[in-house]
Amino acid sequence: MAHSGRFNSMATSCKEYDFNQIEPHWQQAWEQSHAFKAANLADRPKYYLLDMFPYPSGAGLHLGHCENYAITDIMARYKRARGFNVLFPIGWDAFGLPTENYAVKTGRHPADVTRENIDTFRRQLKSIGVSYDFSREVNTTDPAYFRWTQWIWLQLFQRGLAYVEEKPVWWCPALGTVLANEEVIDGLSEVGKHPVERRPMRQWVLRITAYADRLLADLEKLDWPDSTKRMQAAWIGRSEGSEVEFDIVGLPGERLKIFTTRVDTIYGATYMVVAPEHRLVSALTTPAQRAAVEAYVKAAASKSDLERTELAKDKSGVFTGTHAINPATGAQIPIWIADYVLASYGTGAIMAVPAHDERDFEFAGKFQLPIPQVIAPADGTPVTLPFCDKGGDVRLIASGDCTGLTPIQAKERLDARFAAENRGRATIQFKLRDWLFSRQRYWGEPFPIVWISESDYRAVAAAQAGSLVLPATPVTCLIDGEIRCALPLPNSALPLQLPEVKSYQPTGTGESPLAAITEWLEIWYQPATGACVPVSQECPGAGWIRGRRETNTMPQWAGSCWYYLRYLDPQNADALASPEALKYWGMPDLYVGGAEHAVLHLLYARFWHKVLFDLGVVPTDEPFTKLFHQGIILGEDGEKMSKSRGNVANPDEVIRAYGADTLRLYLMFLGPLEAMKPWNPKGIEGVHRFLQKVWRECIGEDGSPHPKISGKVTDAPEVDRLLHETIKKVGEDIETLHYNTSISQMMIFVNAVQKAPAVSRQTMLAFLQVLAPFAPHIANELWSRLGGQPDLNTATWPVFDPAKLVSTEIKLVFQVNGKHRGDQLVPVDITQDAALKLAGAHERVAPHLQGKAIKRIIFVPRKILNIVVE
RNA sequence: GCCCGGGUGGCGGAAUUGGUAUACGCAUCGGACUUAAAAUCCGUGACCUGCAAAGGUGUGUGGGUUCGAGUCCCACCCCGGGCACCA
Repeated sequence: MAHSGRFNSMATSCKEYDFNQIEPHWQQAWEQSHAFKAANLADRPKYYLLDMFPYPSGAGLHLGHCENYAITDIMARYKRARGFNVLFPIGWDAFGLPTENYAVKTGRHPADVTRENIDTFRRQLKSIGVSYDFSREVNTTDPAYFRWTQWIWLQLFQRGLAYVEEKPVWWCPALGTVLANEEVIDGLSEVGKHPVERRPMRQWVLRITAYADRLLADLEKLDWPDSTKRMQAAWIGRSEGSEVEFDIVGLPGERLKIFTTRVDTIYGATYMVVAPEHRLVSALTTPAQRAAVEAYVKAAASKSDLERTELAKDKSGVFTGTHAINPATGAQIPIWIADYVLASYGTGAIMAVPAHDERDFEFAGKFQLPIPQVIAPADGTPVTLPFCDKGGDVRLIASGDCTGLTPIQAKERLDARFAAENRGRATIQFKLRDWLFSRQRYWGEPFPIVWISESDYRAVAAAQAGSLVLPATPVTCLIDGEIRCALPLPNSALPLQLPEVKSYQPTGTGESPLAAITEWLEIWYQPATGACVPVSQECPGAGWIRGRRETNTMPQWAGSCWYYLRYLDPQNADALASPEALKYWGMPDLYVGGAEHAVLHLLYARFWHKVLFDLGVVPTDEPFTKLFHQGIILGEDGEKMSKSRGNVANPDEVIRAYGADTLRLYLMFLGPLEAMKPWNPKGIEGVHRFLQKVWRECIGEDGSPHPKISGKVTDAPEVDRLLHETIKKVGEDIETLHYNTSISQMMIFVNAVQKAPAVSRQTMLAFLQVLAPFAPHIANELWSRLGGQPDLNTATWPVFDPAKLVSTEIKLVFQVNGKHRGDQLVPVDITQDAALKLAGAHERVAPHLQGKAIKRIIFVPRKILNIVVE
């Protein structure tokens, strides 16, 4: 708070609690005094607090945002009072589809739309009184920002973590555009409800699977909600098993490789299945079966994922006509094609063990394939098939020389045997797929890549050795039937900016609108400098080569994968952040955002971060060590807020009617922060009344400090004790994110103050400090009017006195046979005998003891005395 | 189907290691102030029996452990979230 000293923090002069006057007044005061500017590299301990990156949509701020930002703002203000140098930044994840779609519709430039949306968002944010350091704002669409997004992407590219592949994407013929997964609902476009289809297109893919093991193992280090860690673990989906290659009858050079987690059941494998997309489908198909196989493969290809998974409960398949040899039994077993085997997992082929797998059992039943049992309970209990044991005490049966072994023993023996035969090994599979990292859109970061011919690439690679890092294996693709190689731009040529375009209309071919901008697209290119001129002009000379820019753009995830690093040093032109800033600030101490990002954003960002760690750019191998998910605010009806339901509460209206302090306080009072909570517009009256009451206790009718507040008063013991309890409870509750109960405690305190005839100024000021993180405007106003020093934003958090919390008397509960029969104030250190005597004399307790023999006495000091009779 | 999270008054919710269930707030009803209203303040506030004092029953359902269970154990029901032919 280096700049806050000079501002004259005068209060307003209103007599009533006029929040419409008070709140803008203080918001302006904080802005002018730069009250929340984080100091770079200060001596104080740092605290880095981060909200999930907002997308500045045209719809503006909703209550969910307010909840999120109130949680972190309260923590930020509290940590500042605790003496931390707090970094509490905000910025804009501003590339993305809604803005582009809006721009297409209105014919306006997405950059203009984005700027307006950000202005609205920022103004709304300020109106709820958040203490962000706005001097560190970042914006993903700013070339000074995405220069580093492109730089990081180049590091991935150069390390061989980015490649190009033809991958199916959603294509909508009616809209003439490619759609994102979330724009496709039940096989129809979200906009216009047109049918969509799968169409293969050239895509950039990031090799996140190379980090699968570390992404899974390092979850253990993170202080995250367990449910989120479990979700990521399930998404990564590590699975230990075996690979086995089966010989194929009539195809001597080929083997069919499968993955199984239960190699011990191989004696029960009576057929095999390959996915319709498997590379050997054609080779395996006999002439007699060809027509049937081709029809099946074609049908499978035209099915959407939805049809193949959720809708396809029935098993389907077709026999190839070819057999494989089960390496355990030597038996010939048929090879089928069926779409219940996924091409994208494992090897795209399985050995089917129908007796011990539900899916295989169903399939075998439908096509009358044998179902021999090879696993049985150790105690010989008969079982019905399919018998899918999950680690019970079982043994192999009818399994040759493995008969009698446990599955674990059998796996070891079979893995070793197949390894010796050079046909198998123990192995690990992941569900995690590589990350499709391109969009056929305009409003995203361009890839800093130029596609050039193979011969040019070889020449550049030779000439630039050392200065331009190329991936170990060139990334290539086919453009107009020719092989092209991906050449990265030199760092000096970053950022690669988006060209100005007249129209954002889709091209109609599925390619990005960038593909239509020939001047930008087709260039003469100088590899050493990254300089270019349109190919319509003459080639500038030697060393210039013909190139074509990449027309895909990056997905919205790109900018949000590393923004938390840019806040540390947002203006740095030489690096994404300086090593000093990275060292001082480190990673966020607390990251707050919705659970809807549990997998994608949080996994992608971890991946990029680990790559940056491996490069030595960042000092830690995990970005977000402590994570908290706020719950969703539901509509009044308990349903998710949505325009179509008409149950949306608008924060602007709430602020107008009650003020930002009331809104903040009420959102926090609603219930546990992590819980889903319905919005109840009636309940807000309660917290508003609380703030009114605070005002009335501090300010008299004429607007000057209330006469009951004085520097000379000695507080009533009750008020004094409650103050210290409140300081203690609120501090603890903020640290543990249990804000709702700290508000209850503050209400209890104010109720006590109200009953006291007089209260000391020191007590009232200490309370205002405790209230300040939650309701900063009214707290600043009252602090200032009561003459609090120094400025409230620089005052240190009040200290509670533990001595004031221990009372000499406590209420001891008397129970007879475990039932509450009475209680009495007693000295804290009362003995059992003395307590028993009191209980015996207690008018409510005594009748229950009358004429009964005491069997047992349980005495818990300071809590209960339980007398067990008869 | 599998994996999580959760069921407490009319409502949102509170309750260290098992130790007074319903704090705080909303709504309700009654009272004070007022010509009246608003605002404010005081009180009421689970169910059954009872004039009362008091007693009994109560934290989704049914069992169990314990002197004592919202809290621990077993079985089940309902709601919410995630994953879903991953071999």
